[in-house]
Amino acid sequence: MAIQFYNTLTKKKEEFAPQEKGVVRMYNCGPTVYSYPHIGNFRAFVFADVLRRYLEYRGFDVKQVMNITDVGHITHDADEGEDKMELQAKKEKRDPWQIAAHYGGIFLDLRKQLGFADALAHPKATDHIPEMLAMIEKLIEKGHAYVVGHNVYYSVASFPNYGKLSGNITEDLEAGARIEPHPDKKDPRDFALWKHDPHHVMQWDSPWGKGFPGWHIECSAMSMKYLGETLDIHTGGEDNIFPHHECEIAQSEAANGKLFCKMWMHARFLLVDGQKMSKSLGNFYTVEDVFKHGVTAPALRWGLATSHYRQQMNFSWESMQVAQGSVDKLIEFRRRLSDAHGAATLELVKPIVEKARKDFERGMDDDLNVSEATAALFTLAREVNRLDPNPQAAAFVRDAFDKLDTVFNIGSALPDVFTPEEQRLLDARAAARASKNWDDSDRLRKELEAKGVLVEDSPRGQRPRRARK
RNA sequence: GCGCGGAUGCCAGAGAGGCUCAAUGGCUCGGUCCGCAAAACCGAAGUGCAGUGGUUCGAAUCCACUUCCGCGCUCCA
Repeated sequence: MAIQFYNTLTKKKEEFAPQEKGVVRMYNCGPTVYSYPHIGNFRAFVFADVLRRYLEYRGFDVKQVMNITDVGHITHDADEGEDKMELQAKKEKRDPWQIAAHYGGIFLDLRKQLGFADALAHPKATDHIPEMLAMIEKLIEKGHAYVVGHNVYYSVASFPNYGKLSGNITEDLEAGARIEPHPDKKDPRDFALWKHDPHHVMQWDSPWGKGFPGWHIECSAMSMKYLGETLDIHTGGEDNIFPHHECEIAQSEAANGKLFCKMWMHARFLLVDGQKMSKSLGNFYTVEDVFKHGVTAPALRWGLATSHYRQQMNFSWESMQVAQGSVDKLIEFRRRLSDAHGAATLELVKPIVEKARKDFERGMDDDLNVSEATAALFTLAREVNRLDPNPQAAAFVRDAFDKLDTVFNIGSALPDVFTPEEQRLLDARAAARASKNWDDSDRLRKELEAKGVLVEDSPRGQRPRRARK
C-alpha cells in the first residue's frame, strides 16, 4: 500500500510521491527563539521528527531542514509593535543576539534530550540576510514587490493564487475586520519583505537602507538555499497556515515561477484542559516543567507523538502518566527479549512479528495513524511475552522491534547503567538471596530503590533496572 | 460573519457500510507464577458509538437537521 498523507493544500489525503525517487526534501517551520519552548511547540516538532523517521524507516533519504527564527517577528502587525526578541532582551537586560543564542541553544539541547534525529541543517535567519535580500530584489524585478521609502512590500494582488492554502480570500478577511488600511501599502493584504525602523536593534544594510527582514521571507529564502525551489513536504503548526505559509507560497512561487511545495502538513494545537495553552491562562508548560514532574523524555516524546497530529490533543498530567506507563511497558518488553530463556521457537514467533510489522506499517502509511501503529507494538509485546521465546527467537523479535522503534524512538535499546556503589549493593543482594537471607535481601532492595534502582526477582536471579524518573 | 475539525465503553483513543455487538493502552476484580515484592501472562466486569430523522438487506461508519465543544481568520508550533 502506498503512503498517504493529508495535504492541507488540497484538503484531502494524497499518495505521497517525492519529486526525486527515494529522496524527500522536507522543511519544518521551527521555533522563534525568544523564550523557553513549551510542549505545544514541541508537539509540532515531535510530529516532524516522527514523520521524518517513518519516511526513513520506509527507505527514503530524508533531507530535513528546520529553521531557527532569531529575528524579525513583531508582536502585533508587520509594521507596528515590538520585536519579540527585543522585548525579551529588554526584560533580561541583554541584547537580542544573546537572547537568540541562549534560547536557540536550549532548543537544540532539548531536541537532543527528546531523541530527535539530526536535521540536515538548522539555518538561522540572521545568517541568511544576503539570501533574503536577493530574493526580495528578484521579487521587485518581477513586479511582485514595491518599495515605499525604506520599506519593501509584497504585492498580494500580483499573485492570483494567494489564498490557495488557507482558503482565505480578501472579502472574508475584511469581514473579520482585522485588516486595517496602512498608509504605505497599496493593498491591505500586502505584507512587509523589508522593514526600516531606527529603533530596531538588529539591523542590516540593504539597497533600501538599513533595516531588517519581514516576517515570512526567511523560510522562502532558506528552504530554497538548502532544499531547492520545490519542496516535497513542508510542515508547521496549524497557526502557520495563515498568514505565514500562505505568504511563503506567494513569495517563493512568484520569485521562482515554480511550485513551492507539493505536500503541506500541519499539526494541530495542543490544548490544556480543553483550552489553548496560553500564558494568560497559566496553563503553559515548558519541557522542563514536564521533566520536573518526573516524566521522562521518552514518555514526553511518546505522549506527544501518539495522538494523531491532525487531532487536537488535550494535555494533562494524567495523559503524561499514561504515556509513561506505555513507554515503560515497551521498554520492559525490550529488556525481556535480551534476557529470554523460554522455549518458543523462531518459527512460532515469526508470523507474530510479520503481522505486527504489517499492521504497524498499514497504520503509519495511512496519514500517520499512530494509534493503529502503537496498537501493533502492544499486541506484538503481549503475544511474544505469552509465547516466551527461546534466545534465538527473542533475538529475532528484538531486531524487528528495534527497527520499528526507530520511528517513535523511545530508546528502548539503551542499557541501564549502575554506579559502582549500586553494583556493590546488587552483588550483596544476590549473595543474600543465594543464602535465602530474605531480610537482608528486602532491605537491600529498599536501599536500591531509594537510589532509583528497581530490582525484580526471577527464577534465574535478580533483574535490576533503573527507575524511569 | 467566513473557514476548519470534533462528540465512541470508567478514562485515553482507533475503527469510516457487513470480517468490529467496537482495536490498543489504562483502571477494577479474580487467577497463574512466586520467599516477599514487581514484572509477565490468563480470565472477568462494564458500554453500544451526542440527539433526531433518513438512505440501505445491513450504519460509529453515508445523508439531513439539531445540540454541544475546540481551532483559524496577520502574537503563536
